[in-house]
Amino acid sequence: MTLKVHNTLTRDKEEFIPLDPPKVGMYVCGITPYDETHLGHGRAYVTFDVIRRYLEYSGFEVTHVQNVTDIDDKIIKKSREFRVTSHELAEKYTQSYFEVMDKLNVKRATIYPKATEHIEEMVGWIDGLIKKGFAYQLEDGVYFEVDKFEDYGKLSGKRKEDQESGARVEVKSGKKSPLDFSLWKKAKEEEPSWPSPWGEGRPGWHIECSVMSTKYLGEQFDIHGGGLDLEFPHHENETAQTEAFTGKVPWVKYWIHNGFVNVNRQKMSKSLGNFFTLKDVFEQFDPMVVRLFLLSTHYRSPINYSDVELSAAKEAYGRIVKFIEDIDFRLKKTTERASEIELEDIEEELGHFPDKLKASMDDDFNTAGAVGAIFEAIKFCRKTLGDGDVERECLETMKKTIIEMCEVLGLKVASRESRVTSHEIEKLIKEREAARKNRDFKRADDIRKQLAGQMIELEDTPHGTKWKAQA
RNA sequence: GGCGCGGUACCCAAGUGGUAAGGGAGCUGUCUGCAAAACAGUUAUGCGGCGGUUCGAAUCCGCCCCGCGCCUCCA
Repeated sequence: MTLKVHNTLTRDKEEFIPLDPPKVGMYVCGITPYDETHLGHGRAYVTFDVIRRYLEYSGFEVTHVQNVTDIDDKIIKKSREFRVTSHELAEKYTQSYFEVMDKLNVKRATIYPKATEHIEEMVGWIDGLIKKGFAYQLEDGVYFEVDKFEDYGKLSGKRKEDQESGARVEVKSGKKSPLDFSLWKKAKEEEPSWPSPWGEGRPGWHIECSVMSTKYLGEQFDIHGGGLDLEFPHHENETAQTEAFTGKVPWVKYWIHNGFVNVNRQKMSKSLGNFFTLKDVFEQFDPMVVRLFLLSTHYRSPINYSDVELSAAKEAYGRIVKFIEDIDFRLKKTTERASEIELEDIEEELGHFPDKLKASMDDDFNTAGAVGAIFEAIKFCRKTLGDGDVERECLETMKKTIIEMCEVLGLKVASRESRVTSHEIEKLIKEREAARKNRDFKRADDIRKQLAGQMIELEDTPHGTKWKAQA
């Protein structure tokens, strides 16, 4: 089985062959920390987290670099509002980002380089670009001259000529072409700034990614990713300035872009103001429910946020968790090695499901298909369990199989905890079991009600009474 | 104006030439002191519409309708 990846550059699914196997260099465009992390960010970083996890699962050694744009116009504006330094503001929201990403079980990148810590290298690049004739200076800063770079537009498929007559192209006097973009911005009054040959200022947005990605991954590397909205102009501009500077083509072998989160069929975005922060979403839904929700649609398709869909994900996730809880319960109760059904009877069939998961993931990280495989596996196990007494090894293998499948997708399936001590509950359950034996159903139901008041649900099974905290 | 993505059941969503995964919701049944869970059956002779290619199409081609995105900061 070979891994296939959709490459934005070629607009085609290609076999994934890294430049220097088994090493894989992956750069993901990170956040600009000026506000709380929202669901759209969640989708992007869960997408690349799954990609990274699957690459590692497939035997690759991934170096994952993700930048932090800790200086830009929005940060400056907001830090003034809050009367803090831009550094303090960026720090605050960067920490907040890590908090919610940890909850989503997004693995930490290998390194999170910050723009402000690479200013000198960026100045070096800009200087080089001017010397090579790809950039020019105006009174307010330095610009990249798009017309000097022949391949401009190859990533996004946009032709320079088409853009210039378009309705939404920036109008700014002085630039040789409306598409020329800023490499260095001279500081206005009281803006944070760094020294440069072109005066005090700060770097343009795109240059940091070129500089930091190549610094940590080399002048050419395997994967560069980000949200679909970054494809143009951000990634197009990065490509232009990087290939112009290094002369090495292609800079990036595989470009991967994730689709948006929509609300009412419209893109969730800061400018539309229709975004949900992850912190707020977590008030209502468990982070793993959110993760499952995000994984149930292919990463390149739009996904619609709604309570109905999150609730469906909550039920679905509950099914996985309950399966593991039920297995744990049976394991506790299974003392002898009853062997109506033995491991060897089911091993082959059970193995089919992880294979299906791999096949889905190999096909451009089809997480929706992979999730389907998990549920099919659970259904198979449930059915098998219903057919008779099962060997301990069977139960253990089933549990292991499901948990491993979930782990590939970064889904944690921890049992639900209770606020009440289990000792108290077990005591009441024993009392209730005795009452049921004596057909004192009044007492039995009273105990059920009493525990329900403490958010404890009871479930009578052929193997005894099971309890769980209500979700 | 240019470029691109998508339309699969009541809802969400895989499937890109071989006869419609999975989840949610509903209904029916089995089981059960009750409750729940679980399992089984069920809800698309059909995948936006109309043509075409093919032994065979949700999948390929053409036209049309509808929704969305990028071209401005954005994951």
